[in-house]
Amino acid sequence: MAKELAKAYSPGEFEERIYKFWEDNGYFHAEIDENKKPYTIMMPPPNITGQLHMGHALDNTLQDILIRFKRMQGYSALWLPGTDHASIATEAKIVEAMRKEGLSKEDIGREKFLERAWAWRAEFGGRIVKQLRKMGSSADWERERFTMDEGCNKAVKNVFVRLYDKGLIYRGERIINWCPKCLTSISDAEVEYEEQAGHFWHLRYPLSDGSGYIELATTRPETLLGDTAVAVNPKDDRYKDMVGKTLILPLVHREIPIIADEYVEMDFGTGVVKITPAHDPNDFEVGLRHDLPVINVMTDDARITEDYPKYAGMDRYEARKAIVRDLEEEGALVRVEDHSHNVGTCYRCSTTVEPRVSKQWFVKMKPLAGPAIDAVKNGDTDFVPPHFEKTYFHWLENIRDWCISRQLWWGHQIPAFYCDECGETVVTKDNEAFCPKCGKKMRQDPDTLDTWFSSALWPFSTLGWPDETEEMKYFYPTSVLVTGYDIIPFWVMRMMFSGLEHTGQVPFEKVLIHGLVRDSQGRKMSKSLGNGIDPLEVIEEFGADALRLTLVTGNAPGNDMRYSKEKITASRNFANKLWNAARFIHMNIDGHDVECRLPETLTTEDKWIVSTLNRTIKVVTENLENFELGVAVQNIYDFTWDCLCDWYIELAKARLQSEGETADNARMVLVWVMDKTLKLLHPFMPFITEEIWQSMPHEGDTIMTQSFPTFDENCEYDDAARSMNMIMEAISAIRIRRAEMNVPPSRKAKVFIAAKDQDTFNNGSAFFIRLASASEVEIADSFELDGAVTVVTADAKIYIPMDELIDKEAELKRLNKELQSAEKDLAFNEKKLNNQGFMSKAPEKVINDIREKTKKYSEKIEMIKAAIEALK
RNA sequence: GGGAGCAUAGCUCAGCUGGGAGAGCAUCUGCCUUACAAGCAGAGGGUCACAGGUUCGAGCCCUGUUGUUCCCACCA
Repeated sequence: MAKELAKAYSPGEFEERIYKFWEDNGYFHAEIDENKKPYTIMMPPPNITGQLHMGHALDNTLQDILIRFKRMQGYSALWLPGTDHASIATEAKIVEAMRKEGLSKEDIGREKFLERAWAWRAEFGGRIVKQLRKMGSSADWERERFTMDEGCNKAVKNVFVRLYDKGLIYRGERIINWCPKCLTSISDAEVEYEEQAGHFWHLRYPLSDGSGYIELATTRPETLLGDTAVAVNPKDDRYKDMVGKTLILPLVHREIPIIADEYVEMDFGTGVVKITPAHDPNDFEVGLRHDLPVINVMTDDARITEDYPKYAGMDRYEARKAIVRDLEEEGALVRVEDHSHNVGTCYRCSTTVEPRVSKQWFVKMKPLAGPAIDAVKNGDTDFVPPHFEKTYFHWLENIRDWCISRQLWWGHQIPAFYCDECGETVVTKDNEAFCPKCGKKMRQDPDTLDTWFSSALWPFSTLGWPDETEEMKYFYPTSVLVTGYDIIPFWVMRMMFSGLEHTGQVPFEKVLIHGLVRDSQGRKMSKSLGNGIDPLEVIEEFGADALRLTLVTGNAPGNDMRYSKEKITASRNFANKLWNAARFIHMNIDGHDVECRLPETLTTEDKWIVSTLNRTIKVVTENLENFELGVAVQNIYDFTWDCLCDWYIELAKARLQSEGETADNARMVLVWVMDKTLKLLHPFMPFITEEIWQSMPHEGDTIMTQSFPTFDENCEYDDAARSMNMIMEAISAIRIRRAEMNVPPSRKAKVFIAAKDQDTFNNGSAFFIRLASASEVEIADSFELDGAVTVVTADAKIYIPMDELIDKEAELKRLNKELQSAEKDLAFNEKKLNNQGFMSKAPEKVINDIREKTKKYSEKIEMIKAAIEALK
């Protein structure tokens, strides 16, 4: 560790070294310790395909702040990291790589494919966790997990079998969202809707009996091939007589019935809907109600099937053109109208989703949703901020069964086995199964599970569940989950019902929701816009601490934030400020033997900074406990910059130039205050605080495991604080007057202070010399001075003899203005005291404050009046 | 169509249970005061979207309006 600080703050020189020091010494590791309370955060596992982006940076910064804070408070703080196998994303990468070699999945087979996938994971899967380390993340890497490791696989199988045995998992033929590019089913939550410009094609279907036509409109004419009915509303008089009749489907010339169903809106379009059960979720439902045939007209890559030779092999959009053309030729096309509508797209590849009927595995959601709703309603788990509970409830209350099977190879293979002989199904944790009926070896379902199926178990699968491990007993339920609001339906909800169902407990007590990091113009950072900021580049230029500070400053739970160059610069400047304060202290303590403790006797300014720091400790701690991390860091920022650097260090300079105990005491206070400040700030800016702390007098090996500062009754000095405020107010007032008159600091002038509390000002006279450009200071009850500049504060009347600078008229004008303003202030407060309602209903403390102010303003007015008199 | 968030200084945003509006950046003025010009000392700048209401007192609570963002549902 460095004993000396480099001249300029350059984080690149120490961040890596410090991280290595922490990790090598095992400071991130959390052990089961019955003498400590546990505090647990499960890191949302980033995808192994991922690269660190601002979202991760924010998410991890918030978690690391909480974990470091709690660790310093003496908890056994476990932050368990890991990665997610990300089935669709990873499989797509492997497939893409193989495509370049001219290979397909089928060419090499499942086994070889999985070998490649694991090899890919070994090579690139660790990239993101290396990047997370650059952020300073104090995660327990010894416990790092992977959603497809052995333990997670065991948990997944266990859960699948349990739910199957309880009848909560079933296999069935349903309409699901199908991505024709990824060639797999996806869940409802994985569909993203986007507005697209399209058309309404108005079509005419002839009645079989030749008695006329029925007109309807569609946005997807190509699905006509799969129409098995046309529906009208049962209350619709226009079509009442037609229900039960049949139509001839154009092009296909199949006979289909006209049915009546409530689903059809009479007011919309012609009030007639073509029903294609195989390619529309609503139509599918109608089909079920009316027992309509389901005719699938598309292959899995969304081309027309061989059943329609004329269109076979065309993709959806080619087929649409061809069919529209043919309809026109057949005279079935009435007109075309522009129409924009929302189209479901695959969240991963943005391909338009094709609703499709297929046999898939589902989780029955209703029985699982109930307890998950209750647990939040009764406060077992709280959201921060609370309004996100509404989003959560909304999803759970309207939930549909969860399609969990994916037609992918990379993932947890579904532990279901089929007998090709007799069709028997067995669901088991075993790796193979034999048919209980005919004894034949059974074939395992080739599909894998939705990635979120394993993520849903993350809070407990990582602790060894389903085994009753010591870790489960100690660290579970976890303390807080930190994640973005966009992930509530995917993950938060699923962890909740999974935790409750399988462990009987909520998986976390709090859910801290944060927003998105947007660009400086408020746009979402995205690859297509190219407006993404690479956190690694930011760290390179400004340091991880500056990035962390930027991400947490002004960050309110649940709110989006913007990233900008200005903000990161401001953060870096703060780091530099702190760095230089430390250098200043070094300048004064190096060569002296200074202990990190408060001296026996404290001066007024010492007491002031100690009690100000003490109150800062209190509010910072409160804000951290309330997840107001942005406010907490602001408290520290203000204290460090305004109180410590701008005032206390300046105040201390006078004493530091003296010798003996006076200077020694000042050194001790500086060291002590810096020590506390660094500890307060450490959760937010771990690197710089460690680097400085190591260079200062200290006890212990690392700041990481020092006790977080606590509020101390004995550090409250109200009288000293009042005195210092009097002095600081007077100094500021003098500075303002001098600035108004454009007097440079180099021009010193004598200062006469007339005050009641002469002790305070006598005590602080040195400060006026250093901070208020005073050549000397004189203090008395009152002064008779002609032609001096007058400065009036609530506690003092100050004269500065710089008469040559005074424009008598201007000075009178200024004093009168000041008088007016003081009188206005007095009137405002007196009005309150004269208000009966206020006096009888306001709290005593507020009334006393107003009384105090009234008194001060009265005194001030007297002093200004006297000054005006003197000038005349 | 349903729901939620936001609306505060030129810009980006804080403002916790209601007690005379704050920060950073930007602008302007004066300073190289031996920690820091990535700095110091100051200044200007706000009917807290609008209209009502509750209250002794409202940026904060209630109702409505407007604007804006997001989520969900979706009429073929």
